[in-house]
Amino acid sequence: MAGIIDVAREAGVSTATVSRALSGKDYVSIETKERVQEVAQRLGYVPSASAYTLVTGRTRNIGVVVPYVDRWFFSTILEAIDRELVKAGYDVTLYNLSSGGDHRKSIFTKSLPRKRVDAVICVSVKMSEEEISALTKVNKPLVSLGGSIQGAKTIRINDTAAGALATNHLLSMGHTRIAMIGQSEASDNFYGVFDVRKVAYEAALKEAGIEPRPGWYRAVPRYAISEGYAAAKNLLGDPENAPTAIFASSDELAVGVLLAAKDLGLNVPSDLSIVGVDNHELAEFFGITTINQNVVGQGELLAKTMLDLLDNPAQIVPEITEWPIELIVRSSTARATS
Amino acid sequence: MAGIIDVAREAGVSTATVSRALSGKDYVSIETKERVQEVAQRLGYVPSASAYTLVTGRTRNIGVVVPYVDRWFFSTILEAIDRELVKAGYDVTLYNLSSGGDHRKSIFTKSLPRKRVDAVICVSVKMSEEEISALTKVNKPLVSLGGSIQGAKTIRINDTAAGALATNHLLSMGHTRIAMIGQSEASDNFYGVFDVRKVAYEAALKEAGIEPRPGWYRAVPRYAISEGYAAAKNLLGDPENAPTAIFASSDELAVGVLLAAKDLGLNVPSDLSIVGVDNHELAEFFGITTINQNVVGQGELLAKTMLDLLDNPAQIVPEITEWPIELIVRSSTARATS
DNA sequence: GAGAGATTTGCATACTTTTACAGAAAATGG
DNA sequence: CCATTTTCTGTAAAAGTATGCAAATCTCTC
Repeated sequence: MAGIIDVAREAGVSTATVSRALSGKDYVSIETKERVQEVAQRLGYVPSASAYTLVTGRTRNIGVVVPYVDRWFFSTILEAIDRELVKAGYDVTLYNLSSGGDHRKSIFTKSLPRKRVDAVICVSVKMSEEEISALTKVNKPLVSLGGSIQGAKTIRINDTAAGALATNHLLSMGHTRIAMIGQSEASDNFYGVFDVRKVAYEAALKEAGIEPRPGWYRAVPRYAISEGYAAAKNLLGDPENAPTAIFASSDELAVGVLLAAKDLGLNVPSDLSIVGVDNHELAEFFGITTINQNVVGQGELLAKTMLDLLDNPAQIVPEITEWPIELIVRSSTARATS
Repeated sequence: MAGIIDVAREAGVSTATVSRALSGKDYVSIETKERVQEVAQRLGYVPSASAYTLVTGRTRNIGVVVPYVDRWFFSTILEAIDRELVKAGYDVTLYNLSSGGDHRKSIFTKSLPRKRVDAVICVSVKMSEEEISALTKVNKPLVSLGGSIQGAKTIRINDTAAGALATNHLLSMGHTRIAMIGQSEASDNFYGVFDVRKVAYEAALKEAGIEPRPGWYRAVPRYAISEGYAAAKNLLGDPENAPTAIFASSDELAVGVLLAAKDLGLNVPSDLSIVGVDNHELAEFFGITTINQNVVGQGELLAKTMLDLLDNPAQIVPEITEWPIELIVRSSTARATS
C-alpha cells in the first residue's frame, strides 16, 4: 500500500511536490507533474481520505438523513440527490432513521457534528431545535426538505395549496360529496404534511359552502395501494351514503381507490372521481389526475442548493424556497352526474 | 469546538487518559473515568473520526454498492442492510452506480480502496476481476449478492431452481401453453439473473416434452407494472394463439399481466394463470402466486456475514451461500381448462 | 546586467487521536 | 515487610497528508 512518501522517493521529489502535483492547485512544472502522476498511477497510490480530512477539515462527504429508504418518495429523491452530489465529487453517507432505536440520537450528537460529513441534507425529518443547533454550532451547512424550523434552509411545496388545488378541482367539476384519504402520523422521525392538506381540504369545502363530514376523512398508516383500497371499500361500501369523489394524499392510495371502485362495479370517472398527489409513475399508467410535485426536481434542487452553500458559505439565501406544484388532469376525474 | 486537549486540561488529566476513559477499553480508575465523561459531555466533545481512522486504520463505515436505489428490490434490501450495520455501530456510505458516468471507476479505484470504508457490500453488481482484486489487495472484505466471481464471498438464490419451480408449478397444473416475461439486460452495472431464469424455463418445458415458442418469451427493459401490462396485452391479444399461463420474472410484472388480463375480459385464474417472483407486497394484495425470495432476509444475511468477517477476518467461509426460495400458491394459478 | 517579478521546489509544522512503553501507586501473597 | 503482581497515569511517537514560508531558479524589462 503505497503512501505519498513512496511516490515522492520514486519520483525524486519531496512529498510537498507530490501533493501539489496531484491536487493540481499550485505551481508545479509540467514535467514534474507528469512524472509524479505517472509514478502515482504505477504504484496505485490513492491519498488517504482521513489524512486529507484531518489536515483540511473537509471530508468530501455529505450526510443525507431520511426517515425511510424503502418507500417510493424517499428512494426516488435519494437517487436524485445522490446523482447531483456525486457529479460534484462528493460521497453520500446515508442516515436512515427507521434503522432504529437510539440511532437517531447518535446521528445528531456524534456522526453528523464531527468530521464525518461536510454538510447535511435532511429529507422530511422532524428536527428539534437542539438537533439543528448541534449542526450549526459546528458550522455544518444544513438544507432541509419540508418542515419549517428556524435556522434550517428549507425547500418545500405548499401543502395548503396542494390540498386546495385538489379539492377545488373536484368542486369545480360540480362535486359536493368529496372524501379524503390522508396519512396518519405514526413516526417521530417523519415530518408529515398531511394535517396541512386535510385542513386545506376542509377549508376549501367550507369556502364552497359545504360542511365537511368527519366520516369522510380517512387516515391510513402508510402510503400503499392496499391501504387506499381498504379505505375506499369502506367509504364506498354504502351506496346511499357514498362520496362521488375522493382526494387521496398520494398516488399509491389513489390507485388503491381506483381498484376498489372497479371491484365494486363503479365506473371511474363517471361514478367516482379520484385525485392523487405526486405524479407517481403509476398515476400515468392508471390515468389518475394528480398534483405533480416532481420529486426528482426537488431532490436536484436540494443537492444544488447544498453545493452552492458549500462553495459560498457566506451567501445570503432565502430561508424557505417554495417548490411549484401543478394539477395534471387525466381520466380519473369528470363532472359530477347528479 | 472542543478537542481532546481541552477535555484533558479541564479534567486535569492527560489526553491519553481521556482517550482511555472514553473508549473504556483500558485501565482507568472509576473516579477519573466519570469525571472525564462528565467534562466531555459538558464540553460537547466528540472524537474526530478522521483522526481516529488515521491512527487505527478503521473507519466504522461500510460501503454499499448498488446499481439503483429507486427500485423496489434495491431500496428494500438497502433498508435491511442498513438496519443491521447501524445496529453494529457502522455508518453506511452509499455508492449508486446509476448516478453515472465515470463515477463507477472512481468508486473502485479511489473511494473504496483507500481508508473511506472498512468493507464493501455489493448488491447485484457486475464486477470485473480487477475491481475485486483492487479491494482484496488492500485487504477490504467484500461480500456480494448475486454474481459468482472468484474471490468474492457471494450470497444468492438459485435462479435456475426459481425458473424451474415456477414453470413446473404451471406444468403440474396441466398448462402446456406457457409464456414468460423476463428482463432484458440493459446495464453494465447490473448483474442480471434473467437469462438464467429463461434457460430454466425453456429447459423445464423441454423436459415436459414441450418445445418453447420463441414468441412466448418477452424481454422488458424494466420491472414495472406498465411493462408487464404491455407485454401481456401483446401476448394475449390474439385469443387463437394465446398462452394459458404466464411466468413473470417479478411480481410487478405479474401485476401488470393481471391487470391486462382483466382489461381483456379474461378471468384469472380460470382463463389465465400467473406466477411471479419476489413475494412483493403487491403480490399478496393481488393474490398472485409467487416465488418468495425474502429480500429483507437476504439483506440481513449480507450484513451479518460482513460483520462476522470483520470480527474474525481469518475465518474460513464458504464462497457461495445459497439463499432458499419457496413457492407461495395464491389465487392467480389454477388447473388448465383444456 | 541588475533588479523585479514569476515560477518551482523543499523544509517543517499542523491536524487529532490512539497506544506502546515506562513509571508510579496500589493491591496481593508469603 | 518485601517481592510480586495488578492497576492507574503520563510521555511521546506515530498515522498520512496539505500548506505557509523561505529559498532557489527562471524570465523579463529597462
